[in-house]
Amino acid sequence: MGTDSKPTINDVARVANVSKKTVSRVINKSPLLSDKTREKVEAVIKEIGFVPNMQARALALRRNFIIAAIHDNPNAQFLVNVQQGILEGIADTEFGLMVQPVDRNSPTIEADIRAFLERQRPYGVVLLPPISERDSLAELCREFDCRYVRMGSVQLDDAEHVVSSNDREAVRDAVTYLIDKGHTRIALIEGPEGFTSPRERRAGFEEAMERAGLELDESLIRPGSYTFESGVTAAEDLMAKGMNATAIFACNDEMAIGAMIACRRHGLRIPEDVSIVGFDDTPLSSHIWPSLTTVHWPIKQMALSAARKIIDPPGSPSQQDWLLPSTLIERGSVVPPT
Amino acid sequence: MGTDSKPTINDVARVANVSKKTVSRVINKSPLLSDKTREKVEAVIKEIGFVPNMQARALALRRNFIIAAIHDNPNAQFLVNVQQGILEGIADTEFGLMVQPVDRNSPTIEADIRAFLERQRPYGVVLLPPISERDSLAELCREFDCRYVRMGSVQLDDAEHVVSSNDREAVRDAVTYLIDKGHTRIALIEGPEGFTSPRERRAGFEEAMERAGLELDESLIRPGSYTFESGVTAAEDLMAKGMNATAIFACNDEMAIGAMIACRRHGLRIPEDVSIVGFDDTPLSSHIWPSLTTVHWPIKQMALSAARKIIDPPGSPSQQDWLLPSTLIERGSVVPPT
DNA sequence: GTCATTTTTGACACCGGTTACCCAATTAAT
DNA sequence: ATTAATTGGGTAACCGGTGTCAAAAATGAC
Repeated sequence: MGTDSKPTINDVARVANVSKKTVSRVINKSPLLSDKTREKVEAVIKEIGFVPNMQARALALRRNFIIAAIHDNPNAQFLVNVQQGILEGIADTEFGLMVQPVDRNSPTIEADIRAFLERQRPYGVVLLPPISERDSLAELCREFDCRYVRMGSVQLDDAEHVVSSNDREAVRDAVTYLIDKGHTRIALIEGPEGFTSPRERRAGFEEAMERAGLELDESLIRPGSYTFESGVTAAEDLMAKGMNATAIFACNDEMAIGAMIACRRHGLRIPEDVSIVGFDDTPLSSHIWPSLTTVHWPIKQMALSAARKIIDPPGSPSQQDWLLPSTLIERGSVVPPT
Repeated sequence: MGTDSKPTINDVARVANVSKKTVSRVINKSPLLSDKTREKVEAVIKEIGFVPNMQARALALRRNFIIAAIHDNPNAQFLVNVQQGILEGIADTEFGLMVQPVDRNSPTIEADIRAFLERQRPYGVVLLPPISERDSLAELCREFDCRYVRMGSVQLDDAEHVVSSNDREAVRDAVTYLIDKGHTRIALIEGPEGFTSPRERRAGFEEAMERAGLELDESLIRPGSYTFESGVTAAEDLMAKGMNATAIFACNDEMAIGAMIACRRHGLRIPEDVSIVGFDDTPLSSHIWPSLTTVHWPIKQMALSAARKIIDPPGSPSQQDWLLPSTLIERGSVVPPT
């Protein structure tokens, strides 16, 4: 090995005694190519250790071999789960993962994303909730004809561009589980207004109550913002009003844990006095004591599925399944009411 | 606006009536150019909305305008903090952020990273701890002459390639703080063996004790692995042996919180019976009750600084400062012993 | 064996920038 | 006035792939 800079497609072509276009066909697995030539070229590629230059391909194809995750979501665990999912989806491919946060409230958000797409020209983007709900971003992706998948809690678009979980059904199951345990007065701590996922989760709550023939008690419903503090506040507010609920369903784990801590601070034992169910299945939910009964939210699988939708050719089976199940995880924070 | 595809450098050159090379000089801020020409070209660029094509530049320059964060660290909060820091560092530049996890234990780790660098040709990489301690990765970066910065807890390399925090000093301060409060029997929950940061933190603990003239009591030192569970285990083990410590210093917040929960489960009140100090200043540490007195670890600033080192030209002032201070955050988990 | 048809392959321009090198016009020095 | 040094800017090749389209080769029908 001398002063060899990386071999190029030209080197392969010369050694294999074919045109560079033929080599190009080989590395792109083009079907219109005789097996004999293909094998010959592949042998040379292996022999001289040729690796196609992504930058050149990117220039010619006008797109990078990169998938971008665009988010405005500050939750670390969520973000990392999504990243892991995408990375799993692109493992053993030549794709890489880029991360691009945006500011939901910025007036220049469209321009910012436009600049990003124009500069990096990702092969595809995964839009994370809640920003995924904005149609303008999907529109932007189409404009740059960049593939995209929106992660969300309901179908926002056609199956090819969406992956979501059945939150409503999962919450219905979870609340029904509480009801089956004997709870009838169940408090609800909601998520932030204006987004799909909290809306769906609330809908699931209502459906469960209705199916069980239980009346919705508005005095047991409190707003929340998916933060630990809002869970504390909501629970404290409930208790200040003389809460007579025997169970609390919080629309995410952080709030559930906040509620748990608040209850305990007020002398209520968990789960003996109050049962609690959360949503998300964050690592923390199994660390605390008692461990939190919660709904597992399949973010990682959703992200994986999103990545596959982007890299698989249109029409692949991966383009079809867009709904992943959220499932109840029974742990230690629920017992029948005493 | 008709069927205008994106304007290229050629369009600018034609409209401005100069050569494309001159336009190239303008966008690269070359000094050998008259102000008159520069202004003329800049006006045209603005007028027709020209944005240089990154893929073309990447091909010509043999490197992408991307900074990659390479990590083998599973902690979500840490990862996201680093990402935020880097993103802040590259804000208002044309750079993007890529994420590349690696498996510390994989025998092919070098080959994997080599493949990554070869494919994506990032402009620079930020090596996150603990994988940043491996010299072979830095070597790999040099081989691909890709800029790199290693994040760590001590100086591993020259200032240009390192950014770290003074963990040892910070722990010394924190433990001295406990001592000043009147604690003399202080337990230590260590981090995993074989890495720099736990070693430094332990060293800080020892220095503080020594300076205060207190003898190191090995029976109050427990191993840990930076996980919540290991904190629980360590504290339980201490209590099982009839712990007589009035304070615990845990080498990270997760273990500190684990210890806190374990203590409470054994009927010890925090902070009345046992004071606890952690390290990291994770969001959780201010959410729990009592809030955790801890050492703020400036990860985000370290990451920001790393990003600047990579994009700033060699010799910039940003290449010089490589040490960021970790500082004690006083909250509610420490009181004088009773 | 000839001709039409299909399959393989190659020549060449192009993607949109950069670098190396050269020439012309000024300015400074002799 | 002549030469040398400096500055401003252009030409053409190149980075390493891909698309188009036509030529060459293989196949099949008669």
